[in-house]
Amino acid sequence: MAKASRKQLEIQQREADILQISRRTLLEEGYEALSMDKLAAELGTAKGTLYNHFDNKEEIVLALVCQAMQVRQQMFGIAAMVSQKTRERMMAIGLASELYVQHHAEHFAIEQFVSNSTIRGKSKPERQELIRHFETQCMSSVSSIARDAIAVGDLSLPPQLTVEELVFGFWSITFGSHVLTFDRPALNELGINDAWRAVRMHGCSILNGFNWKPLMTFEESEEVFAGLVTRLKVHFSFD
Amino acid sequence: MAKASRKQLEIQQREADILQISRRTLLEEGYEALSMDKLAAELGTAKGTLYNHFDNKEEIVLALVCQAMQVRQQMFGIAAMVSQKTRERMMAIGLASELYVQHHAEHFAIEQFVSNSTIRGKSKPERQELIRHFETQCMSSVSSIARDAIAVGDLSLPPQLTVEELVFGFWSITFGSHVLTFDRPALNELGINDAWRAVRMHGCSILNGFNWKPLMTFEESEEVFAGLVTRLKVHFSFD
DNA sequence: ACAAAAGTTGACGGCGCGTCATAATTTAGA
DNA sequence: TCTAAATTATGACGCGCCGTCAACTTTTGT
Repeated sequence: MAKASRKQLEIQQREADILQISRRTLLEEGYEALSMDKLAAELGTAKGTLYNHFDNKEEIVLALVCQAMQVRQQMFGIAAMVSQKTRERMMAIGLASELYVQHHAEHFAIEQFVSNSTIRGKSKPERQELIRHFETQCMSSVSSIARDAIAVGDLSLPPQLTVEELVFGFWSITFGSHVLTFDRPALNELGINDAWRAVRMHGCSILNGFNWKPLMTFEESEEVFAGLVTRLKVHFSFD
Repeated sequence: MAKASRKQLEIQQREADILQISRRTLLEEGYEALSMDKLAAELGTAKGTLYNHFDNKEEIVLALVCQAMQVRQQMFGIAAMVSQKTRERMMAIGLASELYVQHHAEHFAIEQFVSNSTIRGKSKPERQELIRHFETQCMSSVSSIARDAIAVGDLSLPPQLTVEELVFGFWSITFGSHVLTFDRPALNELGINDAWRAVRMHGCSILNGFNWKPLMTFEESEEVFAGLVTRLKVHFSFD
């Protein structure tokens, strides 16, 4: 029995090692540098053993993507509960995404591989499903807040607009700005000194534009953000 | 002389053929299917000849990216001139981007390879420069409008926000939503029926939020968009 | 103790990129 | 027009990588 679990643990540990080494390689040397031969060598096993754990190279990358998405999803879940007021909860989600990119840059960087159709196309349906699950989960964290807001009377949708379409706008600006910020290091040499703050202000405009109460000026909004940030950091054990 | 130019033209024509075949392959069969051997075979030349035109495979892809970005840049330039009113010009840029994705999907799809660091990393500095040029050009098409708006009195920036940071927000939401719309075909099965309209509404909120005059309701905004769309389509020779 | 099951190994086939010596073609000058 | 130099074209080759598989080793269950 002790021996049985020893082998099990060895295999489990190796899987973790594979992911860890792969993550390090991806982050430090890029996708091209991730080779199954080198990975096996670094792991100290034969290449064939890798294929007992993962069907192909892309599956390893997507396993890492899933880990990353899970971290994001958990942060979203916490952020959605950080306040009673619907507008603050909405802002907290944006903040959570910001903190995710800043404090879990390694996960965010790897998360981007999900857009690579070459990689996504080689994965098992089961993994695809898991990825969709995390995405849906994040999406519904946000749309629940919007639905609560409607129920409470903080928000009423314009005609012909669904909750999901409302959320889509926030998703777009958050996703877009974070990808741009991450990919383009020379952004501040272009007049963009504080992209994070700029996006928060745009978000404030959108919330006001849809008449999400209580309406706020940019200044008031920044104060609320400041309060949320300290509360969230406690929950996320940052700093 | 006639013969000299005949050879020149042959080479020039071949370069166009390489790009054309590569584009078709990328769009129809994906990045994996683009192989130098197959490309040479399809072109009817030896593989070595390809390398007289492009240093490596990635350079071919990035040449296509540049073609795509040029089309976008030209559309932005035209859109920026479609009206006298600064707010309408701003809306026209968003619309141009929308029309670009819809009517030049083949270019938009290929444009996304610019985010692939594997590909971007293998290109010549000169090509990187060209890409940055197109990007800057698009950016400045937009920031010029914002500067005009400030000069005319249609807009006054909040303290601590640069023109570029203002533009960054629009860039983010447009880029983000278009990438999401393009990559996730199942978006409408998720409650998002008209992502385009949703994003236009968000844009309207942002413009209002920054007090960009004349302020508009969503309904008024949609009417203006309708007018702009017909004018732009004429300029772009669509429909 | 021993047989079946589970896990490991690394050589191998196949493919793709980019090179380079060689061959073919074009250009330019007499 | 003829020839030598320059330009362009060719495809076999080296290298590296992925994923497989038959042979081998370890673990499990009886």
